[in-house]
Amino acid sequence: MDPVDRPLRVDAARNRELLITAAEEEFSAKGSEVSVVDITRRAGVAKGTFFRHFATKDDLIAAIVGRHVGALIDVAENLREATDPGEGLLDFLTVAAAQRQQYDVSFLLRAGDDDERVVEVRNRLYEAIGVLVDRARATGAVRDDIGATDVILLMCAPNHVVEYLSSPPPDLWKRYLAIIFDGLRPEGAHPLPGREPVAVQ
Amino acid sequence: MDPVDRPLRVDAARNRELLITAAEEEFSAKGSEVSVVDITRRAGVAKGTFFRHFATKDDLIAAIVGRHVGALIDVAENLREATDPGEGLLDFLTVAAAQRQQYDVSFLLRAGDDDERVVEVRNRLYEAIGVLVDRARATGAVRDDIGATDVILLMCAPNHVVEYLSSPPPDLWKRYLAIIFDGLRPEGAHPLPGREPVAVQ
Amino acid sequence: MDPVDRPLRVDAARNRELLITAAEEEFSAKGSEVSVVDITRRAGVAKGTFFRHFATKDDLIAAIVGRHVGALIDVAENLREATDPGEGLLDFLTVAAAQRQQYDVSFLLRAGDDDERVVEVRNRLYEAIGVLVDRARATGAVRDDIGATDVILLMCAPNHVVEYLSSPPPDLWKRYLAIIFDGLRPEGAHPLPGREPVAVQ
Amino acid sequence: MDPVDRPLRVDAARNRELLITAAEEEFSAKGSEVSVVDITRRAGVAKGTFFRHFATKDDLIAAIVGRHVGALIDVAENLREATDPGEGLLDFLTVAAAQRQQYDVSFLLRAGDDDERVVEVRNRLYEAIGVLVDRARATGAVRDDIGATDVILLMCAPNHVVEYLSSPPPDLWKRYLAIIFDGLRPEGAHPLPGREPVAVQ
DNA sequence: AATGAATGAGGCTTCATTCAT
DNA sequence: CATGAATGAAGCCTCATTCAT
Repeated sequence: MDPVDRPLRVDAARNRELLITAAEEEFSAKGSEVSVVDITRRAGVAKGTFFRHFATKDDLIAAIVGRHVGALIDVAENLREATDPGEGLLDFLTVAAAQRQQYDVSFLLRAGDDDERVVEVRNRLYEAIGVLVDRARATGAVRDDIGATDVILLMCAPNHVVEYLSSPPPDLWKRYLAIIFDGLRPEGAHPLPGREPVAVQ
Repeated sequence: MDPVDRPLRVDAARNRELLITAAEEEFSAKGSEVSVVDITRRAGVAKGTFFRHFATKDDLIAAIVGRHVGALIDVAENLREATDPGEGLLDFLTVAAAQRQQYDVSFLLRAGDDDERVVEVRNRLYEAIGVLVDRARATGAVRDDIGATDVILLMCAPNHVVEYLSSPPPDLWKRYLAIIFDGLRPEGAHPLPGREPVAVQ
Repeated sequence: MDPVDRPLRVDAARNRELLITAAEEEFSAKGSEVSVVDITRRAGVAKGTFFRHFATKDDLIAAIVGRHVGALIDVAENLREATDPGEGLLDFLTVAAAQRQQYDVSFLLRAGDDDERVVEVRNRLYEAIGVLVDRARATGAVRDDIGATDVILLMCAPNHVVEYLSSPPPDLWKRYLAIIFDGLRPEGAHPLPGREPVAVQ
Repeated sequence: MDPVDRPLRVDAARNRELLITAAEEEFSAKGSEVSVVDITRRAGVAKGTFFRHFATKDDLIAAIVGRHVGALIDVAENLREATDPGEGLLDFLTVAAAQRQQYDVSFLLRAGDDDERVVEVRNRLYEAIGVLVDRARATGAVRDDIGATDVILLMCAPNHVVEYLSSPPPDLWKRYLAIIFDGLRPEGAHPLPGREPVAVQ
């Protein structure tokens, strides 16, 4: 009578979807100063419904982060076998930035550090990126003094950087991704100070 | 008897300093979600004292931004005549990042968009950076498809990037500044998409 | 499913009533220096509840004024056809004073000058009073050098006047209404200086 | 060495005067919502000075009330021997209203109920008015069912009444004083309900 | 299960009053 | 004595969260 994992919830998992989407839109439009009501209003549901789906506002954020990271994992895993590993890594970074440009929730990335599921999915992403970086480095597409963690940290910079403009052209991030990626190439590389940090978080 | 501009107030400008410092520390530690009480508690003064010194929380932020930007202007202007313009630009970016590493208030840079004094001082900074970039480009130290605005936007990235780590090694930003600066060099530069955006703000 | 104007909210319009009543009592007891907490405490609800019902303290005041003025309009309109117009006007003033004696919020009348609905309802009251005054003057029940605005201004005096006593007998206002109304009669009238002011507000 | 009552304070009783005047002007201009800084700013002294002269904001108010009441006493006593007692009473009411029109502090009248000196001076005023009323009634200038307390209560009405207009013509109060005084005359007087209340406060 | 009303902690700001200079 | 900085209670309002309907 009490289905082990979770019963198929009626069609009302639809609300969960509505809420997440609404939240992404709101965060993307207004930055971090978004209230629960803002979200429910956009989702067209009542406040109570919000808390039926997410025990906490932070839980919603964790869900968003989880979903975004999940999407990135898919991208990274699909590029694992790319014929040109350098191209593959660049593709990954491009898709990653494009995705985050749509709904800018990068400022949320540091959130959810204490959510177990977020941590887990994040680790899986880091592994997947590690594969891409290793292959790219092996073929000489990127300099050999950088590692997966470096790429992970730099990954959000293109989106972040354009936010200093009040209304940035929608594709501006491509410009800064190009510059940063050029910095990752072996040509004209100057030796790096310090060493690659260990893992994220 | 009626000092023209404003007399130097007693030694109780000490409190102003305490408040600014406390605010920098708090912002640096907790990000933008810092309350006035947080600040006064750390400064060790009463709430009312805060508002004697800053009519508004936003005024405090404007003061902090103004002071930081001011410091950057000094740095940039001192490097205007650097014998090696490429080195001069890199020095500027290094000092800028080092300064901001102490108290990271870069996210405040977007604040104060409506504070006249902040806007003015910001413009002066942008001009000063423009000089450095132009000279560096003229000597071939940086690629010729980038401009001052590009540099301005990328300037905060090294600091920002390391913040994804919960306790980053104190000098890690140098690593990412090096990578990004390598991306600005002409060697191995791939053509950039789009065009340099117009001014900031 | 989507009630056009606004559905009658549950029985929790009871709280709205509680709040308005509490506010009237507080204002009546303490004058204009009444805080939101004072009101909620008397109403027995939490602070948040106040703001669920009234976006602003001023909104509450507008609601109170609106309701009182509305009640006065009803009275005035019911007396429009009074067989004895002089009696009708006196009745109006009597009912008006009696009503305000219960909760003296006359000082609130100046409030809400910027609330559109208050202004509108106030204008309707003034028109209704105008009718009563015109009829009374036509029959010689009141002197012919006074007008509606005069009556409107004098209307609150009986209540106001008794407030200089710390605990006035409950019917004392009747005494001063009588005196003032005698002053409005043609018998023994001395010519008035100045002219009737134009409209209120 | 410690002069019995109070030594002649240097020329610095001047500040006391400055403060009272400034306060009257501020109250008159802005109503009851006047802060201590508002007053000191207009007086051109520092906040500390305020509290050297008045232990409390309420003390200042008591002082203002006391001074105004004192002025009224003078007027009343000067009219005690008026040849035409009816004219005398009307003169008193006229001067009283004119005086309060200059600095409208009538709303302060209820203040100072607990200040001993205010109470005392107020009682003296009431006695003086009593004399005027008694004489006027004796000569038939005013109806014989009213007394001093009635007049005292009605005294402020002309000023108060015009305040419902946002910017009343400066002499409008004369109009309402005329009406009210007509109500006090014997001609056309209708019997009054209730009885004259006992003393004020 | 959905709704939206109620709650109360917490945020910014004002202001009377005290106190060091 | 005067000054003006410091204090902290209190005011209005927001918002995440709980709960009755």
